[in-house]
Amino acid sequence: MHDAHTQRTRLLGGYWFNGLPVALQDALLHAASLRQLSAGQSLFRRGDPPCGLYAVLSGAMRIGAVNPAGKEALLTLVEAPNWFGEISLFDNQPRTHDASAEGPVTLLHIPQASLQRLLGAEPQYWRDFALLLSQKLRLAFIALEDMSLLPAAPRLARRLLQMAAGYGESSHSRRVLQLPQEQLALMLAISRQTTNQILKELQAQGIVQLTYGEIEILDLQRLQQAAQA
Amino acid sequence: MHDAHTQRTRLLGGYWFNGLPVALQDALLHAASLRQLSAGQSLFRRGDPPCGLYAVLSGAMRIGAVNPAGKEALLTLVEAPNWFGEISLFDNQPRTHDASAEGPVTLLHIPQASLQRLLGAEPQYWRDFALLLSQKLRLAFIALEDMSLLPAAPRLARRLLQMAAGYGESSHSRRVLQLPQEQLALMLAISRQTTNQILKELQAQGIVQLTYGEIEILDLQRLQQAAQA
DNA sequence: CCGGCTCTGTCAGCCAGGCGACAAACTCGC
DNA sequence: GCGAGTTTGTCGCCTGGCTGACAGAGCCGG
Repeated sequence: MHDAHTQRTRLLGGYWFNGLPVALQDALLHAASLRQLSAGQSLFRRGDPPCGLYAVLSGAMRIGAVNPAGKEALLTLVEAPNWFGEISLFDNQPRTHDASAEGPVTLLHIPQASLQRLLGAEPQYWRDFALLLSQKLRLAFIALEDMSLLPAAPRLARRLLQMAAGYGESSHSRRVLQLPQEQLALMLAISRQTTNQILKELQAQGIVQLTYGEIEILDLQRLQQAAQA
Repeated sequence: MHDAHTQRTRLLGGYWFNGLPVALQDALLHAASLRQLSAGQSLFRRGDPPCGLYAVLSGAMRIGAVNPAGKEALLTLVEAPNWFGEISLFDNQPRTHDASAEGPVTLLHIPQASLQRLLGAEPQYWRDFALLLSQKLRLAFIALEDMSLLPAAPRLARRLLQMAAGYGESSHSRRVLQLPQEQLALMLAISRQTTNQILKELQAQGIVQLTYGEIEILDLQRLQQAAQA
């Protein structure tokens, strides 16, 4: 199920891991251990000390934060074969977000100490890990700009497109997104009701198909159009 | 005015440059050339190919973007002694934002080719440059979360605090921020009118003092309070 | 010291989207 | 196949912040 070969195969589906030198891929897999989380289980919280790097092998991790008033901001859902937790690797500062399992999750964990050993021996790998940072930064910039410049509807459409494309990390585009509308709302910082209204509108135009707990993209082209205005 | 010694002194005022190995500081200064921009002049635009790394020696750079409809989002103003333009160094992808001079600006420019040569020879420096990325990513996450969770007033207060602290890069806190209210509005994605209303409110409480083109912080503590709720 | 430009201050009207409420549909464990 | 929990769908009311408009104040070049 989760033997080393399967792991590698799954991870190679992501551009980042796929683009690494084979020696680094080997070193990562060698240093890694499996970690299973049950639904809702917390992995780390904002402010926790660095504990290493993670990859999602199956399921999805919720990366977000809750403000003092209890209002939640969901930054993103990380699904296989993506990696997360890299900021603290570089600056040794505390975690920026809470990470918890959305449903049951299988993770690959590479402890901070192993990474430091590896990078001490092979400092050219810093660049490879920094590519993770640069990806995240580009995504964050896009999200910020969307928030500033776009009304709710096109912002939602753009997010659907991004998620379908695995946030640029995966070559194949998914047609069915498994997430309740409320999650989407939390990511876009709009209300669940407004999210539903926009999705219904897209469904009426034949662009998406809504079913319980999932959104199916029917017409990618027109979804891209809806993302423009 | 801008001899090598003055440059170094000014740059050492920023935590990032200050924390670099001296050899790297030397290498950067050696590879750098001065660049003067007149008010409003464009340095690069979104989509331009990588052209290297920049530091602001005097003046301020506007980092932002304009959407097709002509609406502008101002990501940040970069002032001395801060650095910018590092994403494209790592991934060799196009620029994410437009950069132009806010008033007359003196820049230090380290061309992409020099950086690549340097990093080819000393790959451990990748980590040092990646620290720039991690800083920016942390700031972007904070901005994203503020946008999601906070109403206009505390968001504005928080941004004032950040700017006064040089976005965490400078040890000394500035009391006077030289920027028109409209710029602040563009950074927070709120209207100029709302910005003015909030600032007036802060002034009425004796927290800030408003004058033509600038904002003076009178009471840091109460500004921090205003940033909470 | 005058004229044009930029910036601040303020108002009235409007509206996108938030919020609370509730019913219906779906899922799943027992 | 029952019942509890979750998710969707849809109201109506409310409001924070946007828009447009315009007056006054400060700045600067000629």
